[in-house]
Amino acid sequence: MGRGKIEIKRIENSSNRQVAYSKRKSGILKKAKEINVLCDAQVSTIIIAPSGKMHEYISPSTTLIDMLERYHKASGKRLWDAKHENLKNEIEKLKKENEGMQIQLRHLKGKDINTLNYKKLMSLEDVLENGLLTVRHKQMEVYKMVKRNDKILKEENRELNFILQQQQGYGSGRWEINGL
Amino acid sequence: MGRGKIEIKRIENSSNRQVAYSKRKSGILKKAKEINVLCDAQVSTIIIAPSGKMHEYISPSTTLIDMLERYHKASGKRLWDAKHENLKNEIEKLKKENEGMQIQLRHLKGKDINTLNYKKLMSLEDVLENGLLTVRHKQMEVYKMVKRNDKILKEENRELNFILQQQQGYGSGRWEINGL
DNA sequence: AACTATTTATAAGA
DNA sequence: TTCTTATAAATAGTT
Repeated sequence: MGRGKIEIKRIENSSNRQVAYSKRKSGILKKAKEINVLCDAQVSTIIIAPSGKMHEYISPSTTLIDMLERYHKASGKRLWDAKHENLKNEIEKLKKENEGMQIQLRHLKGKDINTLNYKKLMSLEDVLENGLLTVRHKQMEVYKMVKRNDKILKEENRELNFILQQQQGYGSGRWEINGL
Repeated sequence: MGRGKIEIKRIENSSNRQVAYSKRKSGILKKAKEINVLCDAQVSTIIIAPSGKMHEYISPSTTLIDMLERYHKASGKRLWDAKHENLKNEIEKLKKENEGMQIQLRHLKGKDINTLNYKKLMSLEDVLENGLLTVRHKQMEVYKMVKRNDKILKEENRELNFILQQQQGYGSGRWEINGL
């Protein structure tokens, strides 16, 4: 698309090549921006001149990292080294653990139990009964402790009142308990 | 460059957008190939449609990894480490979620509840009671269904026996139920 | 998926 | 490089 038609093969004249590069580079980057805006497409374009100078366009709503992630998923080509692979494996493992626990929790809360068979319902009941017993036992313990504390405090209070009344007889305004 | 001029803004009509995407995508990929051949430039272009489908062009004399290497050198942006960081953050997040759920599960099973205050013990009891009720309700449902099935089978059985006894009177050795 | 009227990109020239 | 401009190429709207 110019004054003359050109064949698509290396431009031998170095300065022509340079000029063509500069023009076409901006053309491509412009087109990349356009398709992003017009069509909601995510684009990453990196152009490197023979001189080594780089130009890029990455759609604003994404990152190069994200693009590469998608590239990896779509092409199956591994871009990352073993370290990254390991990290991803760990993430997968954690996600699975997570899911398992979420299911357990839901079951314990009585949700999503329609698919469970009788045996599983029984063992679930067992677990819940056990939990409930233990929790109630602990509640009782706490209650008793509170009550005992309450009793001790009340006794102490009574004693203090008694001592205070006695001290008031001396008018010193100062009173001691246990040597303090 | 078409029948009419268009503004560079999102094409609202979905099928028009789709068509424009397809046309412009091939346009960009063609341009990428051309600048590579004409000007010895290295190009990597990744285009992702909103649908998630990916198209790419990587200059034949290079690789995406190589491009990223150059990108890293030229821009100073450390893709590698950034990716690494992201993964680590995700792992941390998952681990925390995991831990939280583990604690919840242990509590529901009546373990590690020594540190809980009375209010928390009460709400724990609530959850367990609810779960237990729901599970027992489901058990009852299953039990009733089994019993109902049992009853139906028994009746069918009785009927079959009755028919069999009648048939044996004819000595045919063949008996029919519902025309089969 | 083709067609084609127009717009856009760009090769060559200055 | 940058501008200009003639022309090739891309593509928007249509069939």
